[in-house]
Amino acid sequence: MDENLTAARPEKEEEGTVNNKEISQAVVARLPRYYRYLGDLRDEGVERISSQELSRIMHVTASQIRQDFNHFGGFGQQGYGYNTAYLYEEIGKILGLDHPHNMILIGAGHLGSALIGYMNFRRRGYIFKAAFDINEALHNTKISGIPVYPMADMPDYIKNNNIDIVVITIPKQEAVKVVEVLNRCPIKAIWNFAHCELEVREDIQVENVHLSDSLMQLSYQIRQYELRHKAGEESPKETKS
Amino acid sequence: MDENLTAARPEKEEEGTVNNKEISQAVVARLPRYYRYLGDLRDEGVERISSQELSRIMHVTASQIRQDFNHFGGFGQQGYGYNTAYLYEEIGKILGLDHPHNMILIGAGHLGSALIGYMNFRRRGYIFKAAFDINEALHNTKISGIPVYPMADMPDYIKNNNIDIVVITIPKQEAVKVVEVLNRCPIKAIWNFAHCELEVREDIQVENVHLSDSLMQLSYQIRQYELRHKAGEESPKETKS
DNA sequence: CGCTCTTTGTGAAATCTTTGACAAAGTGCA
DNA sequence: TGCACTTTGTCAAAGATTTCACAAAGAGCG
Repeated sequence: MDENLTAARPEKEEEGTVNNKEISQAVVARLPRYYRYLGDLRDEGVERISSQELSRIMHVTASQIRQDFNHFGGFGQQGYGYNTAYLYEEIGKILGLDHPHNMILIGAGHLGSALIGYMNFRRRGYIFKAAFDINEALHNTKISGIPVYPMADMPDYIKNNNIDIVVITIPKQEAVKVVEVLNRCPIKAIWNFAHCELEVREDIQVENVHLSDSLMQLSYQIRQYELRHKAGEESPKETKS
Repeated sequence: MDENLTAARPEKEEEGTVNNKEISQAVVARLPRYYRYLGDLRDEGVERISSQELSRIMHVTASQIRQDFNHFGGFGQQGYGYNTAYLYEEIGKILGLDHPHNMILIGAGHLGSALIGYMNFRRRGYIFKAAFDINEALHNTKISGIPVYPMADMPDYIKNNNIDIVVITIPKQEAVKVVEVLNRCPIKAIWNFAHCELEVREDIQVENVHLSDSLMQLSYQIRQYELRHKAGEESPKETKS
């Protein structure tokens, strides 16, 4: 059955370079959402899905779905649609979920502890190996089974444990200093919760999670809604969301 | 002094409807970042800033900065630039930071506790009034000074305490159920950390924080970098970020 | 007070993203 | 096996967003 699926589209394989064209950030940002919905569908036992049906479920256009998937090569079959499980797998691979990622946490405060304890990450192959903190009281204790070490041990730990991703949950002043150290460590990426931008060497990927920014966008939306509906009063133009 | 600033651009005021043209999401998403940098500059005692200088600091084009600010009316002065403190204030107003927002937390787990304890929110006028949880052991205890109540008390609490924003940090199954209740409560917005989309009534704004999505985007970037630099090898075309 | 220099605000061009439309491919019933 | 039907992959148009380029406004020196 696996065989069937791979056999069904062998020509695509030989193109190979499909992954080399620059994919726009907009497309990439949508992939995790597809992945989420496809996972749910698969778990519900849905074997196949058309772009049209998925479009109804996800409230995006079918055209966008097809266009998005095609950036990575054709995963579908005319007259049939997409095989849910196969598509789910493929998107997982694109997102790098086909192999585990070793992570460490910098800053074992509330937020850091919350992330360490969040089992969905582990399930997807994102594995916390250790945490580091300046607070001596925490040293050599464990949080959700993960050991906490002094900050000074971090560079060696990274070297010896094949760490890919560093998760930063400390205040911005310290974050900037830690990043100077990290720039000399063999890591691949930083997941940054500090409320600032980081200057990293060219081969380190950074993804920022700026919670305050998100909250401010929300209160912007509140204000806009109120302006439209109090001041404006010209508004029965439904937003379809 | 306030007077001075408002007096300096009185004509703009009478346009009024400036806020009514639909502002694109892309622009809104950049506002908190401007706000952050302007706050830092103000704190450093920088009194005025030109779009060009800000562009160097923030690594965006000066043109984009001017265009963005102009969506909300002209905050600058030819030959001078922008008054840092004034611009900071104005963007704050646009983002709804000129008045406080009352919030409650649904789900007093690790993540929820982290958010409650995060003082930067309070400083910006986002005030947690109470938390709600199904765990009876937590009822009538306090987390960072905020009381925790049973879920059943939530609707009345919202009615009696003028709650604007509900912060959801519970698993998706429960989140969906809670939202059914919230749809009948007089709230303005939901800040959703549950790993799913929510169906809310038309006047409730929703901002999702999908941490897993963010992490997946990061591992996508890792994979892309590796593809470009191992398989590709055609790559000295620097990305300027 | 006038002149030069800076810098905004803004239309228009360039680029990027999304949507629409349809040929080609393949399904699956009879 | 053939035929009607479904649905993809893709090209082109429409729509958004970003960048460019410059006139007009005002700063601030002398």
